[in-house]
Amino acid sequence: MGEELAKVYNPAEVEQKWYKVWEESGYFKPAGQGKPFTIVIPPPNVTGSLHMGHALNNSIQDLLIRYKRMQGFQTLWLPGTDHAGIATQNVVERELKKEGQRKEDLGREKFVAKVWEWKKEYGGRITQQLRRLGASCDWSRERFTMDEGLNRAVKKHFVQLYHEGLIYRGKRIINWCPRCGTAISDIEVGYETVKGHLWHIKYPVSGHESRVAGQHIVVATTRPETMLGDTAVAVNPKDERYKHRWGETVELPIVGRHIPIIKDDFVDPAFGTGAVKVTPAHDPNDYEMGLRHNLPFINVLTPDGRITFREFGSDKEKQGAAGIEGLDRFKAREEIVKRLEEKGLLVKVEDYETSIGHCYRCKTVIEPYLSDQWFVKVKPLAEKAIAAVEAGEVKFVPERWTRVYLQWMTNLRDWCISRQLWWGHQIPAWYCQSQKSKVKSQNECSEIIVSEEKPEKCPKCGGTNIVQDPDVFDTWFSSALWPFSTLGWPDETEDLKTYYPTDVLVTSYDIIFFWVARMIMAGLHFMRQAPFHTVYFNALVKDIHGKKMSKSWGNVIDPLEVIDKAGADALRFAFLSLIAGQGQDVKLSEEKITEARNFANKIWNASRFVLMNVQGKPKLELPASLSPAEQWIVSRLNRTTAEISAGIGSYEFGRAAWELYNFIWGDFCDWFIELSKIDLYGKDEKKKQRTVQALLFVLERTMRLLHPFMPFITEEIWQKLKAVTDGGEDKPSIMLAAFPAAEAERINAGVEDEFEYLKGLVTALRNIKANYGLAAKEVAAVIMPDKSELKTFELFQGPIKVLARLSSLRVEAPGATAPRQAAPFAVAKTQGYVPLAGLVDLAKERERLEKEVERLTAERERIGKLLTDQNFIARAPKTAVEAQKAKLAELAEKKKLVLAQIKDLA
RNA sequence: GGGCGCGUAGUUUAGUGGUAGAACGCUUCCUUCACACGGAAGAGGUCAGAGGUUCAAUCCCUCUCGCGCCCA
Repeated sequence: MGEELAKVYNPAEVEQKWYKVWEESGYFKPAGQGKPFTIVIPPPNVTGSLHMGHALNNSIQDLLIRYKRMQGFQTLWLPGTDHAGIATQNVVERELKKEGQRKEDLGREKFVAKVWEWKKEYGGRITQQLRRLGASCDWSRERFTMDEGLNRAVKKHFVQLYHEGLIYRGKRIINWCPRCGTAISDIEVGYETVKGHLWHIKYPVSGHESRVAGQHIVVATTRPETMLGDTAVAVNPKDERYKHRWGETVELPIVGRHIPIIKDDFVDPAFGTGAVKVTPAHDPNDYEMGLRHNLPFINVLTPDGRITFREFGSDKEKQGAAGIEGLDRFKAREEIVKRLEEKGLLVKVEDYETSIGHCYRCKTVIEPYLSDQWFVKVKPLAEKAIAAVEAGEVKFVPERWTRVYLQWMTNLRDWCISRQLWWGHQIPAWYCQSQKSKVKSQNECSEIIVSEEKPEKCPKCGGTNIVQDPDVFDTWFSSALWPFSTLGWPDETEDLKTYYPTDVLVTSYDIIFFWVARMIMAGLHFMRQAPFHTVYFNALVKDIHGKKMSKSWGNVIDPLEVIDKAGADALRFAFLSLIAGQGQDVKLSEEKITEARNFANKIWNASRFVLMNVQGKPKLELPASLSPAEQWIVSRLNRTTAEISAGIGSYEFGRAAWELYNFIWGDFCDWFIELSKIDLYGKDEKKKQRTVQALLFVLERTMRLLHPFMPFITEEIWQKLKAVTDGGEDKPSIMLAAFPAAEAERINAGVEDEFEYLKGLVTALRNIKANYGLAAKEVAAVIMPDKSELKTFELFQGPIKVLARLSSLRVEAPGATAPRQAAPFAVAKTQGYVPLAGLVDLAKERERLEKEVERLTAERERIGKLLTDQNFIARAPKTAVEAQKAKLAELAEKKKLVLAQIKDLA
């Protein structure tokens, strides 16, 4: 007697056990002499915890890695985490705030130390969670973007690009987040349409201040508070309305600054009044105008978004605006509008919708802000990255992302890489502050030295008063190097030689610009090869109605809770089976997870059944001669195998998952196991043994096919199978066993067709029984196989009787007339009936048959019409016409049969 | 404003130029010795709408409507 297994599968126990064994045995490390296959993980934020996006993303990577590993590749899945500058700094700042402290209270050094402490304590959380998911990463190679080695890589990245002229420092308008206190790049700004106002403000023409009516120019603005920094008013040179104002100046209300009226093509005469205020330090377009017209740049905001008069030209201006300095920018807006109104300078206020940029991290309204920053000249890098994708060196799956990528890459602006944060890679740029002469503050050398190490003295003046740039890099500037910095670059390590370029990048499409594009640029530039040949964009995980999962919606499903309740295998399978065609969003729900859990339980019980029936130690191989049912299941197994490989190969994971589901549940459990019971519960010991062997063989292979999808349950079952069988591959774990290859010669369409005939007959009989409430009873049936189907019928005669639960099955020659009061059926050319006399309500049967006649008649009419249509006969392909004719004949035959039966019922 | 994706049974979806399959849910029957996280059977779709191409359109083309996303 075989081993006793629990009736319900308990994933928690099994999953913990096997992960530990795998990791401790070193199975995740690359092994063997096979061709390398490498994936680098998209590094999650070190302070993060596993959400559904990670779970999906890593399920896919693990599927690919396990699949390739089983195929004999030397697989490396390289894990790690990202220091995520702003996000991590925010987290720790929030913690400090709870203690009533700000980071400034600690100072930079102590604060950074605190973040490292935080990292030490919580940084391992997400990697532990990935283990729960079953991720077969090589943890011995785990990296962190702020590791010593990766830090060296980032420095080299910067220094080399600088010396190649691809990095520069300059005063530019950048996007400033007043809450985060740092510059952010263009793509870190999210635009949202916001309802605001358009204020029309009178700017009096100089010399006419409030004396002559009408001597003013009206400007329209959505941001009145920035007027403090206005240095001109602009009109379009083609706008005749303002011709008489050319060359004049106006007096800026409140401030009292005199500013020129300038002509610039940029001004849209249709916007507002056609005259606009120009604030070069606080608007990108005004900045450009400022450059064109040589205007002063007056910054009126502090880094935390308050008004400052620091750059005002005179005390008079400060006095004019007294009381506004120090106000928050939105308060200042109210105050200024109020003062304008009091002065009678506010003409009107219109409702106005504008698109306003928000910080993608904290949703704060960003400020265009003039400041000194470091930039990457991306154009030369982008050109190479475009060429590589156009040449097919990097392929995107789904393909449509190619266009998105190319479109973005061709319109790139320079990338601002400096961040005014404390947490991150400090920029290796040094400023000489040595005095050239004794005259203080005038003769500072101010040489910029870019070098990986701190220079001992200034190469220009020889001074030693050198300080490092306090800023750090944009996190993406370091993660752009991830595919090779993690392998040891800039050193020429063995790993780098072996595993670069990597193979597939699996990531979600929302970071195509942030990360994917930049990795391609960096890889091509520094390694001269794209970092991967394929990028698979996984979908985003949504709730069942396609809504984003978010805490405020209350529709978040926590992957760890799911793993606790249903098992990692269930979660993984739910995801993988839900991946539809072309990267549509994955819509997840509790029901889908339950479904996957039920599937795991089904697998468990099928295995339990097989194991229960094992006696002795059978060989793990197919019996020498196969019954028709065995030939069928082996054919289906091989067909499924081919489909799975095809599905994974083309990144159609959902398709592959459903093939497995249908094979296991639909073919193996519903039919093959049911059929096997005939022999297993029979008297013939030989047959019994053979059947067990077939069951074991198919189940063992199926476990290997399923392993990349559901690693834990397959390992558990596989180990049990190995324990009770003899032979097969000698491997300590299923994850090291071979992924089955489809054997084309075992796929037999003829056998599968024959089996469909069996299923057809059984279903037809069950159908009749269920329709008359006889499902639970054994009934007698008569079958009249057509000559052409007689042989097949005989193969399955016994099984039909068992599977349809018949008390007797009589065979008659075709054409024999059925008795009155019988339910007929037809499968292919075979006809038959179940005598109903005395068993059921005959009126009900007649009703059903009449409905059937109706349907057949309608169908016949449709095809009949089609076949008399000269256009169809003449133009449709012959095969189509023939097919319709055959269909018509079949329908006619069926209708005749049904009509006869109705007569019989009378 | 520009671009992309999607609208197929109650829900989530597969799919093909010859009027549609699945899963879940639902209904009925069944605790028979793998599994009630189960088995058997069944109902349920004018394939968003309107035009066009075609002998034939859910599928190809155009437009409209609706939903979602990205960019400016």
